[in-house]
Parts: sequence; structure tokens; C-alpha cells
Amino acid sequence: MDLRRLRYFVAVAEARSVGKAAERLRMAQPPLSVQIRKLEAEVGAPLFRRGTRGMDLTEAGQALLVRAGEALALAADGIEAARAVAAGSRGRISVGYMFVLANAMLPRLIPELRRSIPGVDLDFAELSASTREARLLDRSVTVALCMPAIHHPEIQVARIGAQPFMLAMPNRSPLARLSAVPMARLQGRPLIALPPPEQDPASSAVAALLRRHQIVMPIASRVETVHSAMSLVLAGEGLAILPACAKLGAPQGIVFRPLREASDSIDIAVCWRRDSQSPLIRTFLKCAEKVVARL
Amino acid sequence: MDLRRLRYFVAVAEARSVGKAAERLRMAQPPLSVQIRKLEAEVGAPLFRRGTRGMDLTEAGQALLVRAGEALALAADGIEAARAVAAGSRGRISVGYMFVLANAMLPRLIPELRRSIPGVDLDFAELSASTREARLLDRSVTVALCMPAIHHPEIQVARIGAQPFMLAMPNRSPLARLSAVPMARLQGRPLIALPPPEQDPASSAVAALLRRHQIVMPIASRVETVHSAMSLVLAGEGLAILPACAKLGAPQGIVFRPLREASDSIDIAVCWRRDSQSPLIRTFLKCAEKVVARL
DNA sequence: CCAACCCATACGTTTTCGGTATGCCAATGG
DNA sequence: CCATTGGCATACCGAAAACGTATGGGTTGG
Repeated sequence: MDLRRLRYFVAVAEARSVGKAAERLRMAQPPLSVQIRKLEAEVGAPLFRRGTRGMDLTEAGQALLVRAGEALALAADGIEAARAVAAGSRGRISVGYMFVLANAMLPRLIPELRRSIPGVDLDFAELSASTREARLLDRSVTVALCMPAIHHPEIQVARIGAQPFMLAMPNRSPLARLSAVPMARLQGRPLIALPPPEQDPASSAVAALLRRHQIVMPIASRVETVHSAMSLVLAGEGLAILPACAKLGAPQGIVFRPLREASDSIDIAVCWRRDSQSPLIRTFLKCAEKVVARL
Repeated sequence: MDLRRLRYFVAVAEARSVGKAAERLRMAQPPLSVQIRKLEAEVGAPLFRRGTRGMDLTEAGQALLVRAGEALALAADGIEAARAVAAGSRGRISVGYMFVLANAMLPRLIPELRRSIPGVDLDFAELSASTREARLLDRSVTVALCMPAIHHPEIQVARIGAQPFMLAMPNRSPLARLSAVPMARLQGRPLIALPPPEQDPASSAVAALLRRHQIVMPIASRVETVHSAMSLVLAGEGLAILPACAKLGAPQGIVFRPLREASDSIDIAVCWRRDSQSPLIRTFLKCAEKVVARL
């Protein structure tokens, strides 16, 4: 059962003549005649009534014609769809992002993506750092928005921006009256910390910052998300050192202040599998860079 | 775009390995590998990720796989459907019948057909004699139930039975008291006739019957259908000479009596195009014969 | 470091396809 | 009644595609 045969069959059925169909198919009449007879042999029944003025479908031929036409269309659509997916004009891109970046990036990123790649399904999932890495590796997400980047031999990283660390505190805190907080003022104050470095690399950047300035902050609580951290800060449980963009999702009553002697920042990066050959990743990267530039 | 390629592609995608797929396809591995690469060249993008432990679909490959599977199924279903239609286990049979036979045959014929050819669509249409012939010739009906048969070089006829002519009259008619009516008693009485012989060959049989017995019956009315004829008979407009089976659709108040000296009858026949090769016709014929035998 | 596994390439053989020439049949027209 | 025309079928040949065998190369696992 060959698709070429079916194509020839459809052509002959539509032209109601072998000769006319051969002309339209840019081939000679005899080989076309042969192919039709081979198809009939394969089916085991005549598909055409041969008249003196051309060919006419039998009932069996009519039954075949419908399916053959659909099969041809499906096959053509299939390779077209594959091409479109390969070219990035169709398909799906699944994005794993981290919680802090949701408020800062998604409201601008999603419309930007819809404009750039209108035929593509978007799929966003808020994932922890370790889950993002795992899902990138098993390909269940296409790209990850990370802060900081994932380091892994299979994973490619593009740095698209950085966020300075800022101190988050309740607005009734005495430190809130300063326009920038000297590092020394943090000494001994309770810290609301994120998961330890082995689970969340962002924490190691904070730890490094404090270590460099020889500041010790007792850990009042460890929380999973920046959102929880800010809630505890608001409750007066302690201070948090967070990327500046966390401000965008902060509740009323939290203020952010820069740290005077520290110019430390944390990278925002797009990460994907090295062997992902989807052209959508390039486009995604462009969009993400554009959004971060206006942060 | 070849269906064989798509079949190979689906096999490799399902086996996730060229070697396994080749084994299942009963062929060697290298040619299969070549075909897959040719398909990829045709699409213009890789469809598989080659790993060290087999092959894995890319996104483009996944997009193709869905359509390719459907296309294969449709093509296979198409030739299967064509075979089924040719074998008579599927398809459509369109039956043109004449009005008088409706009550006599259809209630038994339709269930009989449904039992014999369950996968076949039935399509019944009540048609005049000339329309039946025309629709047989242009193939818009497959078979016709006729009384009497259609005579035409393109049309094949099978006689499946006969109906004696009977006299239809109101039950208050004096003739109704006889168990059989002598031909002579018809002389001069008004006749309710069907369309003239050139339109309906049944009329010529009636005319011949009367001529042979030298009876003259003035034509009170010409009507299109047996049903109308019986209405007029009931109204006392005249008598009608009808096939015995018309009794089955007769209204209350009409009686049928045999004609004593006349053993004339009219053939019931199944007619179809000589070049209709549908095996359904044979089955239909069998069913119709069985029904007529029990009339 | 060797063996096993799996895909890719190379080459010769076979099958299949397409083109040209031609035959057959029916309908048409003088 | 014969010639012509139009349309499909058959025969044969050259070309293209596919298949099988042999082999290479890369990675994994012992």
C-alpha cells in the first residue's frame, strides 16, 4: 500500500480519465495505467469502470477515494507540521520559572512571547531550583528561568541580567529610615533565610556576601519561597536579603533598601538542554532579554 | 512523501530503536536507517535524537508521528473498505420500488435485507416506472422492484414471481357477491385506469386482457397510483383491475375478486444495470425471491 | 582495554518505476 | 462501410530506488 498509488488513484478519480490525470501529474499515460491496475490488484476488486469515454469510479472506488484523500491530506499535513515545529512557527514551549521572577517577568514576558511566536503553545510552571534542573534534563520543560544559573554539563546557560541584593524589612523598622543600610548594621540581627545552598544556589550568594563582610546573622527561620520570607519579615521575625525584583511581589508594609558597601548581585539566566535544537529557545531568549532590560 | 517511509518512521518511533524496528519489519537494519534519514532530509529537520541506547523522537518527530499514524490507519482502512464494498459486506444499496409493492413486500423485505447484509446502508425510494428506469441507468438506484419488468438493453431482469389480476370494487357492488367475476360482466362498466402504457407498462397488460376477451370498459379516470385508484373505486367512480397484492394496501370497503376466465398475471421482477458488479444485487435478489414466495 | 551494542556508510544486487512504441476497442463521421 | 479518432492496456527497455551484506565508528559496561 503505497502513498504514491493513492495519489495517482485520486488524480485519476478526479480527472475521470487516465490520460488527463497523467497530464496533470506530468507523466506519461501508460505507467499511470499500470499503477492503477496494480492498486486494483492489491485491493482485489476493480476501482473503476472503464468506459469508452474515460474512467468512472465503482462503489468500491468511491469508498476508497474518501479515505485516500484524507490519508494524503494527513500525510502532507504531518510533514508540514514537523517542518513548522522544527522552524519554530508551531509547537510547544514549556517554561520552568522560579517564584521570585513571577511578578517581575511573567506579566511582560507572556505577551511578548505571544507576539513573537503566535502559533506556539506556552506552558508555565513554577518550580524549585532542583526540580527545574531535573525537568530540564528529562525534557519535561524546554527552558528554565533561573536566579542564579543552573550549572550542569548537559545544560546551556545564557545570562540575561542581574539583580542587586537588597535588604527587606518592615517599614516600622528603624533601618527603614536610611536610604542605604551599612553592612555593619546587620550584625547579629535575625535573618529569614531561603533553603540551604545545596537546595537553592541563591542562598550561597547571600552566605558569601555576609561572610565577605564578616557579618553573622542568626537564622530565625528557613522558608521555601520568597513570598514566605516576606511574610515573616512583615511579621517582625527578622530581615531578608533578597534580589531587588522581589519588591514587585512584596506585600504592603515591606520596604527594600540597598546595602551600602555591597554591590553584590545575582544573575538572572535562561537555561536549556544543550541538545535541544528547538529554534523556539532562541526566540524565548530574545524575549526574556528584552523583558529583563526593562526591569 | 511515501507511505512506506511513514510506516518505517512509525515503527522506529514505537520501537525507539532502528534495530528493533527492523526486526519487527522483517528487514535488515541498514536500509531502515537509510529510509529514516531520507525522511528527515525530506522534512528538512531531524525527527530523532540519536542516543547511545537507541533513538528518541524530537518535537518535530512527535508532531509527525501523530499524523503519520492516522494517515496509515486511514489508508489501510480505505483499502479495507474498498474490499468490503466489493465483497458486499459493506456499502449502500439503493432500491427503487413501485407503489403497489410497498405494502406487499417492504415490511418483509427490509428486515430480511438487514439480516442478510447487516453492514450495508439501505435506501428505498418509491418511483414511477419511467423514473425507475432512468435512475437505474444513471446509477442513482442500484436495483428496482418492478411489475412488470423493465425492458432495456442495459438492464438485466430477474423474474421473481407473478401476481394474478383481480377486480377491485366497493363491497356494496352487486359483483362483490360473486366468488369470481366472469369477464362478460365487465362489459361497459367504467374503469379506473393507471397511466397509459407508454408511461406504465402495467396498463398495457390490462389493456391486452380486456382486448383478448373483447371487453370494452370506458375509462372513468386515469390516476397516478394504485392508492388513488382504490380511493376512486371506493367512491363508486368505477372498477379497477389490479394485481392481487394491491389488496394488502386496500382501504376498508374495497373487495377483490378473481376474474373467472382470465388467468392473466403480471410479473414481479428485480431489475439492475448489466454492468453493476455489486455482489449486493445477488443477495438482494435472494431476499426478494424469499419474500415473494411467501406472498 | 576489550567486548557488546547500536547506528551510519559503502557497495553490489534486485525490484520497481517511468518512458516510448504499439495494440485493441469503441464511437464517430464521411 | 471503412477510416479516423480518442482512450486505455500491453510490451519492452533504461533509470532510479530499495534491500541485503559487510564494515566502520562511537559509547557503555565489565
